[in-house]
Amino acid sequence: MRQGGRPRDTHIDEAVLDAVSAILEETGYRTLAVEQVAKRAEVSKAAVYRRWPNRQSLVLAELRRRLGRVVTPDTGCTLCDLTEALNLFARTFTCMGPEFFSPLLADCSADPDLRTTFMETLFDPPREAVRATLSLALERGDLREDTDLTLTVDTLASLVHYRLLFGHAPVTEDELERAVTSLLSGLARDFPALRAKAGVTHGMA
Amino acid sequence: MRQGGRPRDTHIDEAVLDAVSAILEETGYRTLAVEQVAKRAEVSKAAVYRRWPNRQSLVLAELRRRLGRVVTPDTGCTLCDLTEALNLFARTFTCMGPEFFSPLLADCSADPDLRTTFMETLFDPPREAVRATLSLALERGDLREDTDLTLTVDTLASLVHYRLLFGHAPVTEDELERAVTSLLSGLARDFPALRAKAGVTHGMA
Amino acid sequence: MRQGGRPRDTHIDEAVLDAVSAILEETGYRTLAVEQVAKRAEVSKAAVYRRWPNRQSLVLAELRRRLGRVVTPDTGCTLCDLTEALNLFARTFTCMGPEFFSPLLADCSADPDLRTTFMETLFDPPREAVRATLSLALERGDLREDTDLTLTVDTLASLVHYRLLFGHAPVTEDELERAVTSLLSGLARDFPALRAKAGVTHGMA
Amino acid sequence: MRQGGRPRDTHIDEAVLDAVSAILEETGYRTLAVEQVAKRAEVSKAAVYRRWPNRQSLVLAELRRRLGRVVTPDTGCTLCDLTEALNLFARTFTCMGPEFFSPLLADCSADPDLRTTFMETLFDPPREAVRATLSLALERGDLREDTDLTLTVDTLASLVHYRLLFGHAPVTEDELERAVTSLLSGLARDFPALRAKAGVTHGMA
DNA sequence: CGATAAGCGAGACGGTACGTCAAGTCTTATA
DNA sequence: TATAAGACTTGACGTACCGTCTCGCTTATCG
Repeated sequence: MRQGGRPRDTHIDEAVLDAVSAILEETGYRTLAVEQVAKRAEVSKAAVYRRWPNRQSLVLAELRRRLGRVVTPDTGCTLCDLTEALNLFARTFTCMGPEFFSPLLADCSADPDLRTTFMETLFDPPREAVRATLSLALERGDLREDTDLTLTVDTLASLVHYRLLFGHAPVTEDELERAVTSLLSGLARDFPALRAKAGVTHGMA
Repeated sequence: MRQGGRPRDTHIDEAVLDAVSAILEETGYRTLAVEQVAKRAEVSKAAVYRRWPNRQSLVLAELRRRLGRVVTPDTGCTLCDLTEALNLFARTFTCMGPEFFSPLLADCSADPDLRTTFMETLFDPPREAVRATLSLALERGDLREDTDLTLTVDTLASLVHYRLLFGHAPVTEDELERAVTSLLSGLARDFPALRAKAGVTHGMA
Repeated sequence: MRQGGRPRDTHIDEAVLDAVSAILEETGYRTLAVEQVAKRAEVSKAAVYRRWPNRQSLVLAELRRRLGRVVTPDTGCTLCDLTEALNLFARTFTCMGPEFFSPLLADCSADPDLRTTFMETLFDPPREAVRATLSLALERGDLREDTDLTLTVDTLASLVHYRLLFGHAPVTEDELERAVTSLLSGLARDFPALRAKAGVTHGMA
Repeated sequence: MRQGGRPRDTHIDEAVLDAVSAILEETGYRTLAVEQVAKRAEVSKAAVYRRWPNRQSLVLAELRRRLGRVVTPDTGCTLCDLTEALNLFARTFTCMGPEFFSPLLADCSADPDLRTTFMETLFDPPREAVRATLSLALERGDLREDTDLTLTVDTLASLVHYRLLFGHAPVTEDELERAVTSLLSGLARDFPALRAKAGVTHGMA
């Protein structure tokens, strides 16, 4: 009862995830079948199901493996750090395979446990790096004190996700730098004037 | 042989989409099976397949139905217009069911035609409204001339999609207003200083 | 709702039972797998399961097919009729495959419905022929009036089953004739004497 | 290396057969899985397989345990002895669980060794008792000299098996007595007449 | 007494079959 | 020709046993 029994063969874990990886690469998420994974890994179906309860968990595990360590850049230069953080963020999802991310989320949404796992292992970690970078900038006094951190993280992260997901525009370093720049500098030619006008029209403070 | 034979029963189109709608609402995208749709609509499977070639098109049709007319606000107040445009954008996807959007895209991605249809019918129209709002503001001279329209549309649109998709934070009117505000005003306490510093550190222009 | 829909392809019923038959012949009951049956019949597994809910029913159906019409001999000669009836009985099970009979019963025993079907389709019909033959003999006045019909049917039928089942002794025409003869004539050299003795010893009436 | 090592725990043998027994009783032969047996006996699967090589042997062992000593009645009264022998025979299989007997045979049939074991341990012993009883009667001069012993053993034994196996009629003491009686006395009202008639019709000797 | 050899519980392993379900196509009879 | 009904092929699903195989531990007997 302790923890007896034959220990699991760790080569199998690896072989299975390798197979998942290969199939994801070759034919994508939709066609990934547990049976094929097992066959490709030269492993029995039971051995797979003993480790992961369903396809979703399987892909989740593989993507988590790809995620690896997420680092927070800290050079003292806010503009550079943010751009770099965003680049890392983008690279994370590029190398993870953005096209697996969304169907996986969709599949996970039905089952709360799965969804939680998804959020905790794939969604949160890369966001944390961006948030940490912003925190550093805030401490350094480079950002306005009323900055809403969550909103800002979302604004930056969502842009990457959005473009990767829909693929309607590229996610280059240059583009990301422009996005950071424009977010920091603001779009308005004369923001106080805009606000005043809005105040007149709408009673905004 | 133009249109001989029995004409299609238009009640069926409606009934089917209603069934799709109900199932999407109740159990989500993943569990939506054509067989169930047909049964629920009290219609034969063949009648469904005669109208739409597969599940994806079926959901696509239902979401397009929900999309309706997209309007561009134009009050002369940039701050108000943008906030309103974003609210409309959010409402569009809220009522369309944000959780169906991304898995549908994922499913459509395999087939280029389907993907194109997806982009043209569901992705572009609501974006156009935001873009038009921004164009008006630009013409009005309220935005900096070097504003990258596509990047800005993406920044705003992505935020909405992102939050709806992952559900980690709310998409209220208030939140959107703050997002617009911060985008227009900029986050930097002293942007030129940041840029100078970056220039020294990294050789940025 | 009436009875519309595509009618079942009767070739499939045949092909499946043929496949069952072939497999039973070649490798026996235990190895008969629905999947193999389907493959051999060049038919989908679903088509099989649409017709029969499980392996047992499948074999049941095939054996019933083999059973065919059971006839009652009636020549006026009791000795001959009975021998012939028993030969028919034996041939029925020989050609049906006696080795499938008992494991099938075993498999059916768990499920009451299945068991009933088994009894009604495989067990009762051949017995009826023997019983009918005995009835004729009784009417003819060839048998003692106190003959227990059920007991006699069982005595004859069981012998056949027993030998076929355990295979420890042959079931030839000759053997059956001797069995019928000995049953009709009795084994005792002097039955009344035996009975008297038993009465003395044990108080039997 | 003769007999070094830890000796087998004899409680396990018992516990396993008890579990087999219980499962046979409760859900029958088909559902008897070694895994379940082990679990129920609170014993490891390996411990079971160390003792018996497969399910069949397992059940075989349990039934052999139930068989116990088979005795041959010898009171000098043929009618009584035979009835008693048959009662013993019936009781043997009743307490052994008749419904496990035939499917077990079926399962054993694939493997010749297993089949031999089956016949030698379960089939022959109770038959021997009946045969011995008949032999005594024959020596005593109570049976006709041309009595075919094997055929008679089969006739009696098969009746019991048949009824127990198919369960379509009871196997009471009373029924068995009537069977013995009718077998000894014969069914024919006038056997010579029947034979003569058959001789005329069929040329039977 | 310590080495050796086997027994033991736990459970992983490769297989094989199970019975279910959905996708998308096809076939009939009816309207 | 559209329709409802439902059969059809295909192929994945997740489950359950089979009989074998470690693993780390326990328990006898032998040298």
